[in-house]
Amino acid sequence: MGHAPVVTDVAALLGDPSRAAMLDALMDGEARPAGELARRAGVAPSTASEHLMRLVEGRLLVVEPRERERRYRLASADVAELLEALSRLGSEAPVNSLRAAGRTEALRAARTCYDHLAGRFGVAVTEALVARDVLDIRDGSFELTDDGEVFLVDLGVDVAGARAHKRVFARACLDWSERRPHLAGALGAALADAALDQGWVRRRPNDRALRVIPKGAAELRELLG
Amino acid sequence: MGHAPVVTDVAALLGDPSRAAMLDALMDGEARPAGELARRAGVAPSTASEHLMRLVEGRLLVVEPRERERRYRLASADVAELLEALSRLGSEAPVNSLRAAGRTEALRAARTCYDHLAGRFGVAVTEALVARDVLDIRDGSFELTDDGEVFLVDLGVDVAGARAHKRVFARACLDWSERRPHLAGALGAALADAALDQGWVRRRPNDRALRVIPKGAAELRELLG
DNA sequence: GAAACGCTTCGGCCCCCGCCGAATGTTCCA
DNA sequence: TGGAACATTCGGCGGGGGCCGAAGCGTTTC
Repeated sequence: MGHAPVVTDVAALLGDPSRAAMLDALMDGEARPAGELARRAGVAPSTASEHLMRLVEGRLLVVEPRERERRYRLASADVAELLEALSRLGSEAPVNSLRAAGRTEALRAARTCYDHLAGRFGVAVTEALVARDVLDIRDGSFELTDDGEVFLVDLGVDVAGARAHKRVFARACLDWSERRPHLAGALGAALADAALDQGWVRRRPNDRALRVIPKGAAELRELLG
Repeated sequence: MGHAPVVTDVAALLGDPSRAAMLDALMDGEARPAGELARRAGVAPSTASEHLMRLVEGRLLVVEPRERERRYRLASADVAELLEALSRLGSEAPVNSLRAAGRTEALRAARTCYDHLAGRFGVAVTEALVARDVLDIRDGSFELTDDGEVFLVDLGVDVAGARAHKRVFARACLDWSERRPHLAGALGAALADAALDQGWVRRRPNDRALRVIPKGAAELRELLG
């Protein structure tokens, strides 16, 4: 009757700080070698190797053997969503250190959630698109209108490419810091690509946080009315 | 760095079987006394009490003091949703019983994984096919090239028959012992059939393990270059 | 009151598992 | 053909935490 055993397997994997740090480092959807993940988690390479093995066996990560190294990445967008869901539930936790607070604030402002935009920026863009009738919100999901498709293509979003993907086209992802939905799915990823291409935002190195470029943001605000 | 610490706190709570069983018993939204939850989880009342305290501190449960007892219930629907999300991700994993597979050398060497080749042999064949450009690896999935189709047909693989199936044609299956992908799906099954037909490997009775026939392996190695 | 019930706290046991360093493979580069 | 870079396996250590039984405290019932 219960699905408890299935839950524990996955949750136990996520319950270790080192493993969670590795997963967090992979939340941008990139593939990273084991050594870098060990460094980020602050453990010895041998320790990281064991953790990565378990994460792969638990189907949370996939491994891509390279020439001399092995690169790990999140197994799917589902994993990223799960981590977001966990963050949402745990985000009431207090922040003690000032440095950590700064990082948190940067993440709250703008970040990538796996491969799409999140944080205040991501939610704002999504809501602007809804207000402009580019997106229809339909019981927890998004739908792209005909006019909206034209609009997004003008914005430089590869809508056709997004449609070609097998994954869900446009879905809602509940933002853990804003507690409001932002655009996810293939279209969300395409929008994020456009945002980076057009220079509205830039990636910060070694971080999921995004830097919002003032000029780009102003231009975007203009376009979105 | 991201929100990893927040994730671990919640996930660690869910990662324990006893706690998960208690949460599972509360998934209907009802409030239940500690004693009943202890019984359901199969632990002593004292043990359950500690778990329940931690779950309340972690804001996953709320407690309602009654006259003589204390009733616990899920703190919110978010908790239930999170448990559902975890189950969904956990149940995606193929039944592929890691534990029951044992650690016998025979299984590591060569075996069937459902209906396709796995173990060192399965991975080696797959990687040889990739190296020979028979298969293209495309973000965790395989694609059969035009030249590759000719090659496999020459090898005795019923590619047309595999295409006729409704199931996924060529997919990657992560090898539990090698931790590298091997070919699965309809094409993987057809390849395994060919391997048995041509005598490269033979089934062991009452076992998933395969015996690699030296002559067959040599012949195969010749063909694969 | 005293006994029964429900839950929690405390002390102690033990196993799991996260951690490291050293050794081993594998691949690439002089 | 060595050596360097990268990753993994192995052996062993140590701490955290899950577990129980006994004891403590509040409430209900006789």
